[in-house]
Amino acid sequence: MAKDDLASIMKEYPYMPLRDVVFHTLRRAIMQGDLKPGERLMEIKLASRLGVSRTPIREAIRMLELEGLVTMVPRKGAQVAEITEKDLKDVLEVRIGLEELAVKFVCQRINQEQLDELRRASRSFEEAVRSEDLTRLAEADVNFHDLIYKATGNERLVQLLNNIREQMYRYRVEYLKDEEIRSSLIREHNQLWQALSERDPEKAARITQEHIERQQEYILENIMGTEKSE
Amino acid sequence: MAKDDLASIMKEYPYMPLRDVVFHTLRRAIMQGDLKPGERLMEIKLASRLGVSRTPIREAIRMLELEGLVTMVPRKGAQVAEITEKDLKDVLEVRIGLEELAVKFVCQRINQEQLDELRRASRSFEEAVRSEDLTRLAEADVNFHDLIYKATGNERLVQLLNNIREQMYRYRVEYLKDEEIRSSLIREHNQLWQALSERDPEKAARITQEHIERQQEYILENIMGTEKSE
DNA sequence: GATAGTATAAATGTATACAAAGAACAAATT
DNA sequence: AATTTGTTCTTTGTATACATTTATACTATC
Repeated sequence: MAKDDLASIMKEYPYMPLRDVVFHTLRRAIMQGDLKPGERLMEIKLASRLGVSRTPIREAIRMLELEGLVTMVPRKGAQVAEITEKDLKDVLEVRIGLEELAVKFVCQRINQEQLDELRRASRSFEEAVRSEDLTRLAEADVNFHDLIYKATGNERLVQLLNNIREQMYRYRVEYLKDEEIRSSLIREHNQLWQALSERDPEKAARITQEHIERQQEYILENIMGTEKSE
Repeated sequence: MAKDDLASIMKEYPYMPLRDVVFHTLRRAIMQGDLKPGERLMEIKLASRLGVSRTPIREAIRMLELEGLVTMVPRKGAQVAEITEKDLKDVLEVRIGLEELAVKFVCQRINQEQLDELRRASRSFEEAVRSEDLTRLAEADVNFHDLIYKATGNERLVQLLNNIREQMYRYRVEYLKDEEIRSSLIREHNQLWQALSERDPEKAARITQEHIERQQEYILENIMGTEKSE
């Protein structure tokens, strides 16, 4: 990572304050594992690296702090938050609760147009799986879930779910590399669409719960264990 | 509000960075309505008012921004977030979901010691109601719910619930002034304790839901309507 | 050789200085 | 009289300077 990332973001959003550019850049670096848990975020180094002053760096760190992605040690500065197994478990418990709440609302509120759109999103996810393009796959997955979130009609819920999902990014890339996972994802998306179109909240909740629990198991087995040995 | 608030906070936590002191000060001011929705937060004014430089003010604003308490207008700065009826509805929907999730976990995980402590908290709430001391009353209410949150054993859930509850502060003070409300709160706390000690998640969830819905109705009728006329 | 103390370096916390953009107001022209 | 343009003032966005604290390394002494 270098100035390229920052410059490209600034080109896309020319009026975005530097703090937001830095914020997104650092967040992405943490999500992707370029900045590893426990690593210190030293303001001067980051500032010279990104070609800005300390001020926007500091403001970005304040935002990352509130998102829980970095932890502050008094008079020692910021470091990338460690993720313990307990953390992951806690987050996923909350996530299951919120996702179940979401599908409940969706069953009450979704209209035909939104259902159709969701169906199309599910189809392009299938295509993305066949294309073997991991970036496209991740995007299609995000798109599918975004549509569901929007259909809840609750902006606050959408915000919370997006936040949690972003935190899961730290693992998802690895997760989607697994062949078997990908095909089961197709199945689950279809089942979920089915349940939503039948407006059956119990069924949708069950599918959602299984979906997330499967992710949890996979992450615990395949990723959490190996992380510490790096 | 003046330097007094800030100074007293700094006395209690001498090693807290100014940004956090400012953050808590501003947040409280917003919650209590000293800073009204739509009001601009001008850095220089706040800085001179609180006796600090712009830097900690700006960092505090970044945190308030992420909490949704202030909104940023590009090149115009921060202003206190407006709260619409839809916002309130959305937040409370999420809150009901999270609180129900919380009591579910509590029913699974609470131990006898925690139950006893909760009982004591419920008793001091009753005393606080009799004492007619609104500050004490609010504290006792917070304490009661804090104990419940802790018993979930899920730190992330606690964090989210505390955040939402803090946002409700903007209304709670008014809410607790109502005589009838106070006595029904005692009843609800007792019922909730009963349900938790019986480890009956359905019952606990029902009580919780009614509890919050009653708050919602009250707020919508008595506060939201009058706010705009000020 | 080990330990303690001091000095130096580096990082954060805070304040201030500088630049640029936007708003408000006044003056001039149509 | 209205509109437009120019100037000034305010405010944010960014950079840098200063202060304080902590870590580290080196030296001297036991």
